[in-house]
Amino acid sequence: MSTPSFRNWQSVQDEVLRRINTREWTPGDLIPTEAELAVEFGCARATVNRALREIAKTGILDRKRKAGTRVARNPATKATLNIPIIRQEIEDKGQKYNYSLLNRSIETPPPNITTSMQIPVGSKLLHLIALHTADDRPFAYEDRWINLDAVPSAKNTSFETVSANEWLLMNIPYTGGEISFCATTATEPEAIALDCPFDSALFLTDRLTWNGADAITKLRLVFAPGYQLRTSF
Amino acid sequence: MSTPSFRNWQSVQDEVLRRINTREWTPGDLIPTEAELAVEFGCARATVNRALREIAKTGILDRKRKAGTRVARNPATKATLNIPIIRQEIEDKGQKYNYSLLNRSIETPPPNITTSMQIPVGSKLLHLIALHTADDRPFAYEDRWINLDAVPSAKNTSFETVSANEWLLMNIPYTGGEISFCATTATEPEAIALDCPFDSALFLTDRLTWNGADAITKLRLVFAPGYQLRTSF
DNA sequence: TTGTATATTATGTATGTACATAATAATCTG
DNA sequence: CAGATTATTATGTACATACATAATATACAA
Repeated sequence: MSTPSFRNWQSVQDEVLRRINTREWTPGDLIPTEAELAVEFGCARATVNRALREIAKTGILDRKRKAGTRVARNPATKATLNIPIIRQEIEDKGQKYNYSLLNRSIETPPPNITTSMQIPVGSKLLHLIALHTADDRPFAYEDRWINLDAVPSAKNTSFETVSANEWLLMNIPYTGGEISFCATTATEPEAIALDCPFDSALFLTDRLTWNGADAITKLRLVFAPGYQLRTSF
Repeated sequence: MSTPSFRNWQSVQDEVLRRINTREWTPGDLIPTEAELAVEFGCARATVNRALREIAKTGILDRKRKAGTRVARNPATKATLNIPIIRQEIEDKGQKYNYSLLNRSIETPPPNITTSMQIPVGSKLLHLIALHTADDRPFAYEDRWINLDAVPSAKNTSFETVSANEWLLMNIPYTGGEISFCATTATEPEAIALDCPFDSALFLTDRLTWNGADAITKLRLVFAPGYQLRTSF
């Protein structure tokens, strides 16, 4: 078999993945060094490095200095989730988006909120409740707390026309956060707002956003029945 | 202010992120070219390139040849989901894992399965039903179809001691797949196996795995009440 | 004015060299 | 032989240079 040329990192990557996929290199195997592969593929070591580095980021390869590169034994499947703005999610499906604010108040939050946001007990937060609709049908019920110490300008924002989600994204930087998903039965206000039976099974996402050490906002989003979150890997 | 030195791509990345976060560069802004930043930071263009390339992959920067690099207007938040093997997920919590096969048969699947797996109507698949437990309490109910054309060796595997998930991962390569999450109410067999009320709200994941153009397996996993899927971004 | 060819430019990538770093292997020493 | 020291090695990164590529701007022609 004459060696085809692998002169760019994409084709090197493809070839390495092919060898893993065809079990030419099986899980646990130590694969040749970058230098060896560079010679075999007729390219620079940097090119091989780029290809292997990218594969390693997916978890398919494990790399260690001096120890070498080996095929991961049980690569935990990784999928990238896109967390879109609700308006975009709805408009992308060709539906009409609408947003309405149901409640806006400054309150002392329940303890589970103060705990997860790591905020002094007794401090007051902005509490928003809103409904997102798609083609005039309920889509998601939003229950949000905003840390006014971290986002003082929220105090002067009505959030009646622009959703907190969009306003925060446009105006407040963040450095990271946590998100969790689970199933829940509708509470009474949720069932009413989402126009569904009281004990419906609903998809729930819980989100906490940070800017450095400051909690920005904590959000509980309950979706109307039938909602699906999907991605590929 | 004397310019500190940014002589590695990580610190260049940090500095760029800092400027974005402090709104020195605001969403929509065109940032300086790689060459300009290289001069400013006192490093090679390749170093700046690496830093910006990595940031662009998170969606925070948009890059286009000739057009330049700009701060994304509404970076869709991206989170990386880890899809672990159930056994690992349970053992990582320090709980005892157990697996039991409830049913194993070769059947003609319902039309929704053939459609999503893109398999000729009427072909027979291996149908497995199993229960995963944590500390002897029901954890997840598994309903799986395996494409025997793509995985002929599954025909001779009992799946009584090793879960299909682990067996497939160890033995059958895959190139990708799709996964979706939603909330559902328990069906009767699910409620019985999971030992929960008939109309409980349950977290459901649906998974389809491909190897090239061949569907390997389709999986419906229903988790016991209280299950949470979490990640950070 | 409109459409087409050409120049320009910023990012994308490949390469050879050099050195840094982490992990292992080999060696020395008590 | 245990424990510390030193050498070795594979990956990780930085850099200068060169060229590729895509998108834009400009010039030109009909």
